Parts: sequence; structure tokens; C-alpha cells
Amino acid sequence: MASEYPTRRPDALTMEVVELIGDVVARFYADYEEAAGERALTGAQARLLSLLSLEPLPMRKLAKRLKCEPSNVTGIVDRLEARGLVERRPDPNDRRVKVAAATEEGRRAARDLRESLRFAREPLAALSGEEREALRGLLRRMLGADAGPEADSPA
Amino acid sequence: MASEYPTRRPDALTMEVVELIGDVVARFYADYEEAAGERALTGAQARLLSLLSLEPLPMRKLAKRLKCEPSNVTGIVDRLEARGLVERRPDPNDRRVKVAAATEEGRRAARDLRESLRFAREPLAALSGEEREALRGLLRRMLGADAGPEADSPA
DNA sequence: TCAGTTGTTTCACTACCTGAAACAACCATG
DNA sequence: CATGGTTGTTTCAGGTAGTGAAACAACTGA
Repeated sequence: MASEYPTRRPDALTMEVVELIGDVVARFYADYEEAAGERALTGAQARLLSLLSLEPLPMRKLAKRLKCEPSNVTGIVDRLEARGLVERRPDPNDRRVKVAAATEEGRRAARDLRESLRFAREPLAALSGEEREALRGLLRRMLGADAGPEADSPA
Repeated sequence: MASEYPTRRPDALTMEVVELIGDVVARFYADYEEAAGERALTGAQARLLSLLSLEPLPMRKLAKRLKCEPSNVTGIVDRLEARGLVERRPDPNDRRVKVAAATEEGRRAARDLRESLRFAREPLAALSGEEREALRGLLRRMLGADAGPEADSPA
């Protein structure tokens, strides 16, 4: 699936774009952490809460989505639960599984967070509507290209 | 300098682009961590080493570049130094400061890492040269828009 | 029934990260 | 040149994130 020539160096234009993407990533990441921090959340907590604000998920699936070990999710959910942002529910179909769900307050916090992403407004504001559409198209193709590792439902 | 109406919700197109950027960020970040991991480096170690592969830097400046506390840098440099990838040198002009510098092996590791970023090749490979140029332009404008916080030299 | 599997947690361990305090070296001023 | 303030680095305590192994309960299939 991967490149046939893993050591071939990309051309200058590609390298420059990679550099720029790296900068954007750094900016976005920093802004995200800061927005989370303003709500006394860590980045990991914010990411988990964002997932749960869409739909409740069992611990196991949370771990898969966050690409980490289930034992790690336990701790993050513990801390969010202690603050009343998340709760654990039993799964009626399988008494082993605990379904983590955002509470009303948790959903509110997640919405707040999403809407406060400064990065969304400021740098993007420099682009016209047409340019944003062009950017959307390019990003979609980048992401679609290597087919996101969606090994989720066929588990 | 920021938006006048911090709570105004962005339009749908903007939100979608933000979503896509988020996805790109997640992909890039994961790939970066993985590439680092393959060389037995953590993400933080890899980022610090990348900086030092360009030029030696005093601890204080490293902290500024990494946007973290100097006390944190101490530990990361400690671990890299223990592995021979980085060394601390005295600053002839100021006996208080320690200048961290990548060793030959450290520079090699950083170059390796940079060239192995899969994200550089695969998703970008889906774009034509023209599209890459367009993307470069858009990213540049996004980053230039809010003037990167370059409070570095006037320190 | 009972062996194997799966979902969650606990535990030990490492790394990251912050803030406060210690310490050395610099610098300015009297 | 003494001395007090500042700056650069480290140490420490404390909390979060992350892994991997082991424990445990509950499910599943033979």
C-alpha cells in the first residue's frame, strides 16, 4: 500500500507544502490546547469529550477512535466523570461494557469549545469564499486519497 | 486584534473547512508520532531534536520555541543527551547559559525523521503540481494572515 | 459445563508538563 | 567594589497521558 520507494526524497514544492502543513498543524494544535485550557480541560480530555458529544461510546470504541489503549481511556473518563461532564452507563446488551456518555454539561462544554476555536475564524478569515471552497476541495482530496483507516464497524 | 464578536458562529463552509483541517491535523500528528516512535523517540523529543538540527539553541530559547516551560526542556534534553543525540555546551559569553546542540548522530536522526514523513508523500501525491501550488498559496495566506507570534529576536 | 475470548479496570512504570524554589552568574547603581 | 535585582538553568513536588501486563467479570461456543 505504501510508497514503493520509501527513501525517495520528495521534490522541493512538496517539501515546502509539507513544511506549511506542519506550521498549520502546530498553530491548530496550540490553539486547540489553549481553548481547552481556558475551560480547564487538557487536550486529551477535550478530544474525548468532543467525540462523546456526538454519541455515547463504549470504552473500547473510545480507545480505538483516540488510537490509544483502553486502560488509558479509563483514566481520562474518570477525570471527566469526577467533574460531571461524562457519565458511565451500563450496556443492556452486554453487562461487561460501560458506555461513556457526555452529560448535558459535557455537551455544553464541547459545543463551547468547538465554537471558540480561534483558528477557525482568524486565519481562515483572510480567505474569500471561493478560496475556502478551493481549500475544502484540496483538503478533501488529500484526506480521501489514502482512505482513512476506518476499521471501525467491521470490528 | 482578535475578532470583535468572539461568540459569532462561523458559517457552514468555514466550519466544514475547520473540520477538514482538524482531520489533517490529526493525521499529520499521528504520522509524526509514529515516525518518531519508529526511531524510539517521543513526539516531544522529535520536535526538540528537529529544532536543534537546524541550529544550536540555549535552553531558554528552546522553551520559547516549543511553547513550554524551561524546566520541562531540561528533562527532554536530559533524555536525548543520555542517548547521545544532543549535547550541552557552555556559552562563552554567559556562563549561566547552556547551549543545546544536536550531535552528528542527532542530526542524522532528525534528517531521517524528516524524510520519512509519510504524510508528505501519500496524501499529497493525490494532488497535481498545480494543485500543490494552489494549496501552498492558500496555506501561506492563512499563516501570514494573523502574523505568526514571532517574539523571538526582540527578546 | 467449561475453556477461551472480550471489555474494563488496576498496577507499575515512563514521559510530559507546570509552578515554585534553589542556585549561579550577570548587571547596574551607589 | 559591594550589593541588590534580574536572568538562565536545574531540582522538586504534583498532576496528566500513555503503555503493557495482569486481574476480573461476563460473554460465547463446543
